[in-house]
Amino acid sequence: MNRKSGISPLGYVLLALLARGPKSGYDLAQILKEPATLLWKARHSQIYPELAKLEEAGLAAHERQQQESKPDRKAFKITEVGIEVLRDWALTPPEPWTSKSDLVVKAHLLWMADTAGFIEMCAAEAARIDADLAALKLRWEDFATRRPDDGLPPHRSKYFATRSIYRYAEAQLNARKEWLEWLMDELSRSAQTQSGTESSPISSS
Amino acid sequence: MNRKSGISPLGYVLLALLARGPKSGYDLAQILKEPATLLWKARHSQIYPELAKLEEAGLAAHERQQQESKPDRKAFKITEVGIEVLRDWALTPPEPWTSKSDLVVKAHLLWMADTAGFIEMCAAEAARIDADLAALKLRWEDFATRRPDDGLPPHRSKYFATRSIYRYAEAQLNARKEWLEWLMDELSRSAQTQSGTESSPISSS
DNA sequence: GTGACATATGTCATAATTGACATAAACGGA
DNA sequence: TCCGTTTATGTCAATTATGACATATGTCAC
Repeated sequence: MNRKSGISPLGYVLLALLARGPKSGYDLAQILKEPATLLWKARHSQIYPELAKLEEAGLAAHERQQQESKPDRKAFKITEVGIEVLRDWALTPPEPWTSKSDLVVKAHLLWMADTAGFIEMCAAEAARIDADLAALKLRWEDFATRRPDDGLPPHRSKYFATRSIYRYAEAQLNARKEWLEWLMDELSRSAQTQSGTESSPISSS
Repeated sequence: MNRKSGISPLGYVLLALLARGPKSGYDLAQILKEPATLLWKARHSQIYPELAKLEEAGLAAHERQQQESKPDRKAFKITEVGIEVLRDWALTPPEPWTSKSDLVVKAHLLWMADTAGFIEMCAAEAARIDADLAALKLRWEDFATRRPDDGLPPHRSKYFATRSIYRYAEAQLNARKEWLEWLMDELSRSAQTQSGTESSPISSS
């Protein structure tokens, strides 16, 4: 819980999603479940308590709904207060970007690692990024089908806002992949032509 | 603490740094203090306990050192076992990349935000990225001066490994910045030409 | 009918991280 | 001598996130 505002980072994520229309905890969990290259990642075990906090703070409210052929659900809506809080928060400076990728840590110690194995690991990661990019594209196409362009000008368009976060995810994944390709290229050329320099890096078994 | 290995993510970061030479908790805290666009970010309050755990696990060991004109320090070294553990870990698949940038969350709700204010926030963020990129360049130049190219082939070179993580940070920052520029461009054109459509951006669904 | 599966909501212990509090040695300047 | 700064090491409460456990409704196939 952010001391200044009393709202946790996830709280804002949930509000941002609720601002587009009512959703249950289960709905939100589906949206935020991994692989969440997009927006945020959270488990239902974090979402349900957070919704309760938002409700207690008067930023969201729920209504029990009966459904056909499904169990009851709690439909959460953002309140007027919640909307105001969100609109204010949108203009506050974002947190500085900080990398916490263990891939980078592995790169930092590449000098002492088994080179062939390292390149293999990188290749597998590059392949996964390809899969992620493909999945992202499918997910976008699915969204664009279910919620076609609203025709509003970009600065008022939910369609455009969603498109923008897809572009962000794509850009980040592509940057990561291009870096991996550069790295693999450098390493394979190095290991190939200079293999004589393989100063025994202590067998790791 | 990762259940499988008994070593936390930060544990590996510390080991990777210690693998390059002995360091104190203070040294490590300096390296990992924000703004850590590079490698990892951690506070000393997390580092000291983590070093104790690594030592207890037999992956690192310390020696008390007296210094002239400075308080005593604990110089930590990685052990042989620690090196083995690191070398194995280097080849394991990296964690999937997950975005947790609140900037993306803000973009998701841009449709309901004050457009001028939003663009201003983006411009400030772009400026900060420029500053981060400049700081990163300086930091690299400083490193390259203190630790010039070791002349080893890339796959055995600490110099190259360090260069690679700088490239990664640069690539990520540039991708973020280019995305911001695209976004600002779209929004300013939209708000300019379509300002008549300023439908009170309050009603959600 | 029972077993698997998707829907739906929750708790809890533990891990990871932050921010505040706390102490101390050594230096330099006011 | 006192004060601020850098170096140095630590603890602790609170926040954020994960992974496991727990339960219930409704559908559909076997």
